[in-house]
Amino acid sequence: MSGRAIPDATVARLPVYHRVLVSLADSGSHTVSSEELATACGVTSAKLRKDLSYLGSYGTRGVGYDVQFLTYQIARELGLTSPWGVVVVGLGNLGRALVSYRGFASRGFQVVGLIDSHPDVVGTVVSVVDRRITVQSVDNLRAIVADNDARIGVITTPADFRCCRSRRP
Amino acid sequence: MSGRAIPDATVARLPVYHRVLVSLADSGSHTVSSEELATACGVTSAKLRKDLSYLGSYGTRGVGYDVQFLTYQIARELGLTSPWGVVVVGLGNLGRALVSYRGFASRGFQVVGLIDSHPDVVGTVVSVVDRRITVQSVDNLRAIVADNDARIGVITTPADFRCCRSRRP
DNA sequence: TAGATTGTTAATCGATTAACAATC
DNA sequence: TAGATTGTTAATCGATTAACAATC
Repeated sequence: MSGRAIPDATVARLPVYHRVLVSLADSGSHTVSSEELATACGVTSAKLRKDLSYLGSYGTRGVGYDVQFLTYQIARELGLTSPWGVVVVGLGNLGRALVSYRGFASRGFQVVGLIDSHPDVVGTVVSVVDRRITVQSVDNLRAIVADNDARIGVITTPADFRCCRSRRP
Repeated sequence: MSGRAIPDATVARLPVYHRVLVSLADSGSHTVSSEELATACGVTSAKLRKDLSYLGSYGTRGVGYDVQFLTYQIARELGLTSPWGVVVVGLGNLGRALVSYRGFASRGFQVVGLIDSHPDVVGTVVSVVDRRITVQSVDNLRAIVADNDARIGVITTPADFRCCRSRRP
C-alpha cells in the first residue's frame, strides 16, 4: 500500500477526517463505523471507505474503525507525527502574538527560528511557547532553515515593507 | 449562456483569475491572451479558455481578452459587483480591529451590523471604515440580517464563550 | 451461526487536455 | 491577406457512486 499514490481528492479530505476523529476521541468514542464517521465529515460512507482504502486496511468488518488507530494512520500519512518547523519573519505585534500562540504547537507546528530586520531586535530573546529563541538577522535565514529542516515561513512584516523588498531583491 | 450551470472546478478557479486580472490592470495592461493570463494564474491556457467559455464569449480571436471587461464579467459571476453584507458578533480587540480594516471594503465586503453581549457595549457607536454603526444586542441579530440582506457572520468572541453558548442554546 | 460492516469492483459521472476550425 | 488567438470538439483521465462479496 505504501507504493501507490493517493488521489489528490482523497488527500484533500484527510485533514477533515483527522479533525473529526480527534473530536470523536475527545468525546470518548473508541470505535466508529464508516457510516457514522462519513456523516460527521459531510461525505458519503462509500467515499470515506474508498478514501481510507488508499491508506491501507485499517478497519474491522462487522465492527468499524478503531478511532485511535485510524487517527494515527491518517496523521502519519499527513506528516503530522513529527512537528513542522516554522520560521517567523518580522517580530512586530503580529509576529509576537503568533509565536506565543499555543494553538500552533498543539496542531503540530513548532517555531524553530525568528527573524527581524531591526538591529535593536536582533539578538534579543523571545519566549516561544515552551522555549526561548534568539532573534536573528535575515542573513542567517538560509542556515536556520537548513539546520532545523524548517518547511514553513510566516511573514509578519508591514505590507509596504514586504512590497519594497520583493522589488529590490 | 446564463442558463447553464458552471462546473464546480471552474467556479473554484474564478477568484484566482479575478485577482490576477486586477493586478494586471493595476500594472497597466489593457489586453491579455489566454496564454499570458494562464501562465500568471498557474493553469494551462486550454483550461483557462474552457473555464472562460462557461461565462460567455468575452475574448476576441487573434487579439485576446480586454482586461477591464473580463474582470467585470468574472466579478459579476462571483457576485462581487454589489458588496456582501457582514455582521460582526463580538466587539473585543479582534472585532474592533476587523471592522476598522479597510481591506474588507476594498474587496467587496461591507459591515452592516455589530453585535455584542456586554450591556455597556450595546448602544455605543463604532466607526466602521466610512460610517458609524450602533452596537446592538444579539436579540436584534435576525432583524439586522433581514433588513440588510447580510450573508456573512464573523464571530469574534472568546473561544470558551462560543463553546458555552453552542452547548446551551 | 446471523448480523453488521468493511474493502473492492465496475459503471457512471465530471474534469482535463490537445488539437484545430473559426475568425478577428 | 497572413498571423494570431479564441472557442469548441472529442478523447483521455481521474473521481464518485452503488452494489456486494468478503469476513469479523
